[in-house]
Amino acid sequence: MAAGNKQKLIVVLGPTATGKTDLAIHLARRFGGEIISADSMQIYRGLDIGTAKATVQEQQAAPHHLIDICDPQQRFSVADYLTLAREKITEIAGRGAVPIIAGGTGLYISSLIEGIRFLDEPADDGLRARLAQQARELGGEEMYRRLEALDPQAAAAIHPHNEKRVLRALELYEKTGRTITSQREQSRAQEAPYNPLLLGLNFESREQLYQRIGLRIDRMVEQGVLEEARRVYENRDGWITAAQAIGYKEFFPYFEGTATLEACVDKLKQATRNYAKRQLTWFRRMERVNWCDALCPDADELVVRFLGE
RNA sequence: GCCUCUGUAGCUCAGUCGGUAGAGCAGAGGACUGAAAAUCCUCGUGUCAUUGGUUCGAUUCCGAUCGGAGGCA
Repeated sequence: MAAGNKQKLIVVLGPTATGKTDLAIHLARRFGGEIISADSMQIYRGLDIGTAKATVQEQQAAPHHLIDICDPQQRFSVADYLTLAREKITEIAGRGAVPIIAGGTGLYISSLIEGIRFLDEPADDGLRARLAQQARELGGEEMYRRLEALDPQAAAAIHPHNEKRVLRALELYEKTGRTITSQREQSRAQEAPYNPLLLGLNFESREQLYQRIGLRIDRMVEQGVLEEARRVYENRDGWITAAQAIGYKEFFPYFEGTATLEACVDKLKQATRNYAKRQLTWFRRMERVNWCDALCPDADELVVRFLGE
């Protein structure tokens, strides 16, 4: 069986505030693992409290990777993530340790375990801006019509209102001459490259999850997210990705004097709940996830069996 | 105490010139290939405060009652 030869990975996934960090550290210590973060915001230095990054002490408790690898003004994409994560996996395995992927960014995790291979073709800010400008001038419908003419299959799959996706498809075509449909086909691996054990964390009821989120955010406020948020606010034009992170942009109205701090905190809790729900939608459709209740008492046993196979 | 306004979906409110009602937000479900903590899609029956009256028919008009807001004293 081919799976037997593949590199084993432990993957800890789930919506925000379910204890992924704790479980990953526990498993790393118990099984001699090293943690590779799968989080699109924790890669940035200086975004600590709002992204619920593992603390310095936690990071000392077990090796962590792909955290604090970019400055907030740098751009970073799934493609970059895959390159780095693959390198790290090889590195860690070379040391005889178990790679533990832990995070909440579904796109990163799925792409990694499915073995998606992107073209070596970095994103082009100028082109992207130009297309956005065209969209403003000509309207979204016109851009969608262009996509329909170019790549009917992609157009059928992308909703006309989803301008970001429409523009991305057009961008790819202009840059590489390749439709997004053909790029999808060619990027997909014939065979999954790894042998992952997927541990999905969640609470039994939505209510519990939402309560946890509320508590976590109250703690973030106590720990001083506001100062982090102010820094993001002041740099919002250059820190493109950071400025859209949940945990910062919700405070912008407070800094502008158009909302009370309390209202912003409530808004932040709500945005986090909405996000957790979207994460669940992503993770629920993944196959072979071992869902466990937040503390995941079965995790150890599952891992023992998995590593012994 | 008197006067005016107000009581419609979990919240904020629209509306019905009398034929039992609809938006935004929340909530639920879903999508997702280079910004993904982003972006986008689908889903709305609720004693229209209560109670009498007028009417073929009232959430809509009239009265009373009970809430809420403001004004005058």
